[in-house]
Amino acid sequence: MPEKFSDRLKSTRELRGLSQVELAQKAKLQPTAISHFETGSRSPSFDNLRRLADALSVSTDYLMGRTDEMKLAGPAADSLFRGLDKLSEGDLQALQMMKEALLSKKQGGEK
Amino acid sequence: MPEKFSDRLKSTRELRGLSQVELAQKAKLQPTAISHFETGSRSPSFDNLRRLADALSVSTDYLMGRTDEMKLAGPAADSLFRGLDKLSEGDLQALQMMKEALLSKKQGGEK
DNA sequence: GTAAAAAATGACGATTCCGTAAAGATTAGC
DNA sequence: GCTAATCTTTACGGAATCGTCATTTTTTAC
Repeated sequence: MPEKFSDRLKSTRELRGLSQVELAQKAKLQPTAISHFETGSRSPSFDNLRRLADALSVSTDYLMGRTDEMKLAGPAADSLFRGLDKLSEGDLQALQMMKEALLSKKQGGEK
Repeated sequence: MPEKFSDRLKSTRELRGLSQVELAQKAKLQPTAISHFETGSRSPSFDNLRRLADALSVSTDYLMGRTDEMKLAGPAADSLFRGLDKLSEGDLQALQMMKEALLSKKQGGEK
């Protein structure tokens, strides 16, 4: 279980299936910067920390190692959940089943 | 309801009943720095952001103004949450699309 | 109003991050 | 092997934060 920022950034990026270049594009940063962060040779500025958290849809607290809970956070999570309260019980269950199907597909390989 | 970092820092500090000097002592940084942060003339570095959050016992996400988006009520929504953070970008988009399909089916219109 | 506390402002050298670029090292697939 | 993609490392000038300090403004209490 990673706890340093550099480790959290790398593991989260890989969890999302992104290369450093792809994450850089998504966060509007330089690929070089991503590498510096993941090797620990630099710490992100205020703005860039937010960009990373937004691009990866995680909390800044998780990225910084202040918490072990990796809850989905940020704009992407917000858009995913917006309007959910307007769905019926059955529709929520349908979404739930699809989520679990995607999860099992993801975890089928190892663990 | 404050949303900029400078406002969140000031309101949280006052909520704790601390002066800038007292917060500076608690966070082990300069009173000048606190003032700069609260007036917006500086943004905190990675280390100092963590010190502020620790000293005030709040999340960095709250201090940065990125925590308001994520609230969703209800037990069904809660179980839907679980494990979502382990999904890839593409899977999240798939879920997103399905949710929107269900929503539009339900209410026909949008918004 | 006066005095004290609190906060804001400005400047300084030092340190660090920034984006950009080039080159080297590692990994993965063929 | 070989190639290509991926990641790492280094260097550079520019910009921002750093801690420290002095000064000024604002607020608070008497």
